[in-house]
Amino acid sequence: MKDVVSRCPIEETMRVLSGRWPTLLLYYLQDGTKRFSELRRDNPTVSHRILALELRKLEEAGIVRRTAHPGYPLRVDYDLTAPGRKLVPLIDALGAWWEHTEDDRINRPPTSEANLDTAA
Amino acid sequence: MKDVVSRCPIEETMRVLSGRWPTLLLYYLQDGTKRFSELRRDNPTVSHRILALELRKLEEAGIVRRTAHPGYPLRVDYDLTAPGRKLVPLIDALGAWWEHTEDDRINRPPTSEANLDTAA
DNA sequence: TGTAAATTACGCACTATTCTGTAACCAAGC
DNA sequence: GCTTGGTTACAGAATAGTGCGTAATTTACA
Repeated sequence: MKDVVSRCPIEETMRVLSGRWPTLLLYYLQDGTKRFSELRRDNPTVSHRILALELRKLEEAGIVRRTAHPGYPLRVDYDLTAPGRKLVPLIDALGAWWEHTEDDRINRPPTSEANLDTAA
Repeated sequence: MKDVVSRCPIEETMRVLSGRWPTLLLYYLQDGTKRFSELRRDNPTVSHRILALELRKLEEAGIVRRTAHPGYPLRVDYDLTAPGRKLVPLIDALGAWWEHTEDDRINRPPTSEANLDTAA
């Protein structure tokens, strides 16, 4: 999703949240500050390159704050900004929607109306 | 985003909604039934193939219902299922979040705490 | 005491995988 | 031969993973 096709805020939001990692990172950052290596441990299948890129994307979107402490070994903290924290319940609502609509989504009922299925 | 890394419903949801088109299609299907060709006119930059694939994905997720009328020329309608309609306000909330947090997201304030920025 | 090794959070180059677009083709009736 | 909604085949673009390098300090060990 390189560029945007509408000026709509929903598309802007999805440009940031699309993909496997952004919402997972939001989830893990809910309970406070985490270091880069902790986030890698939290989701072991993300590569370090992608984790760095995703975190930078979230930082640029103003959802995550990066705090680098000087000195070696390097030490960098990540936590949610105020907007990021406001975003969490909205994401949770999506998860709840998925769970609560499961039956309806799986056994799509004919919902009245002509339902002639896949045409010949 | 081929496979899933956690069993979490949020990730399942994002697997369906990720990308440029799903939320846009949701948006255009809000106001009722649309035909394939109408959806193409609504967002002219989506390719024929991708529109078909995206609609199929949404259909499989139980968000969109496909109704094919027999006869030629072909005629196929798409509209939202009950779960799909429930999803719309959640998506709108994300758009509202983007707009209402804009200032905070752009001019990230130091929010107290040590903010030593990019370390040496 | 001197030196080798580990540590952390990446950046870079390269490869692998996946996604998206283009074009052609199909069906059947008017 | 045009229509509509799709599928397939191929090509090109974008995204993701791998492995190496790096910085300054601590620790490990002889």
